[in-house]
Amino acid sequence: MDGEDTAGRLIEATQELLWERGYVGTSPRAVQRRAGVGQGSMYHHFGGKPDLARAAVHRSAEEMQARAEADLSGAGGALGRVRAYLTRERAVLRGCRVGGLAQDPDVVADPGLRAPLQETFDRLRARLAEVLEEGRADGEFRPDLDPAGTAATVVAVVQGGYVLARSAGHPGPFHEAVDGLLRLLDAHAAEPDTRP
Amino acid sequence: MDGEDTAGRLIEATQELLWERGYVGTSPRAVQRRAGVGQGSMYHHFGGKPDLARAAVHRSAEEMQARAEADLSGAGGALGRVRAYLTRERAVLRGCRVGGLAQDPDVVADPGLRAPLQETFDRLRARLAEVLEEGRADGEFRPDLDPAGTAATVVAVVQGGYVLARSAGHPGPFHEAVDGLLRLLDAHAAEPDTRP
DNA sequence: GTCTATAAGCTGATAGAC
DNA sequence: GTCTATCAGCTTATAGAC
Repeated sequence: MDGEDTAGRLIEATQELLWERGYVGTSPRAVQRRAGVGQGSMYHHFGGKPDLARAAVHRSAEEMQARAEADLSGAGGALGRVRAYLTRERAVLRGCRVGGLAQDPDVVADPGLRAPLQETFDRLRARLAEVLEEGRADGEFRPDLDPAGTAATVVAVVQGGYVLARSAGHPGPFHEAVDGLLRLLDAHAAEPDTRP
Repeated sequence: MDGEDTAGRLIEATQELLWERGYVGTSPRAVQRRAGVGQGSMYHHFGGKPDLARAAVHRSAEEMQARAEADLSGAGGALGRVRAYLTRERAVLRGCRVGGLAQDPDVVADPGLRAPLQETFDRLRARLAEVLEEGRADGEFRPDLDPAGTAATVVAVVQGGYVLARSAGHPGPFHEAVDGLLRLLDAHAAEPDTRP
């Protein structure tokens, strides 16, 4: 419960380094330095690098799920909540602290490390599909909307938007991809969009 | 021109390792071993790891652009060609050999390494936008289609699809995301889709 | 719990012989 | 062009004192 305890500081430092440098690029030594914790102390609390990373990835996954849930359970209609999720302020050039790890071969090869990624995106897609299905049932979307497929598309656009933005060196392509998707979704609204 | 020369083998080996392990995870030593080339030989042909990586990333980017251009300049209408690009057979779980590098901090920090990524995605988006604009001009798409935004969305779905598939450990989410996007694009076709 | 050795192996390179 | 030293520093621990 104490955010200032040694194990907690180690996990936080690992979360930051995994976000910045990935799993391969993060050494126990760098974690110790950032956490201000000695070698022996780290190995007392955690079994090693994979063990430490599992704890950090698990926490990052929980935090990401909580943020998404906040957007998707807010006020407004289905499209409004999906729009809230898509247009939430993000540190675009930093990428996704969960999705970014999927690029790492050592992460996808370790079931304990990959599981939080899988769970996060499975739940996010399922929750988005629920919201979209609500919108269809309410007549907000056309009846031919595919909730599950569209949900996967929404999540992919965000993750792919990060890739395009980091490749470009600026956040522009992320926002273009999101705006393009929102226009496609607008066109799927039951009533033709007549905004100026 | 000879694909069996030392420099060529080094570049090929580097392309493979960058795809599998990323930039941070790829050592000159591993490249030498895979290419069957000695230490001194490698440093004779290339200045070091960044130099070698620049050559390899440049070639991978060219190859990716050529494949995309083949799909987008094929036969058929605009939607058909976009569909051909999106549904081309891919080694989904391996990820994109260009986009995957965008996760690496050392790649985005080195202008010579990031440039091929930026160019690849800029050109791909521009070419897709052209195709979509053609489709709109021909009356294949509704007049309110946004070619540039939609192009960014298409590229993002592919890149994000890789992230979701690798996180899940199977290609399913990639195909769900692509199918979801194709349904949204179908709905943007000028004539209502009435297929069974 | 935390500290300081200690260690075998890898990293990214340079130097000079052949 | 290619080869074999050689190198300082990092990686990922383990061992045992405090």
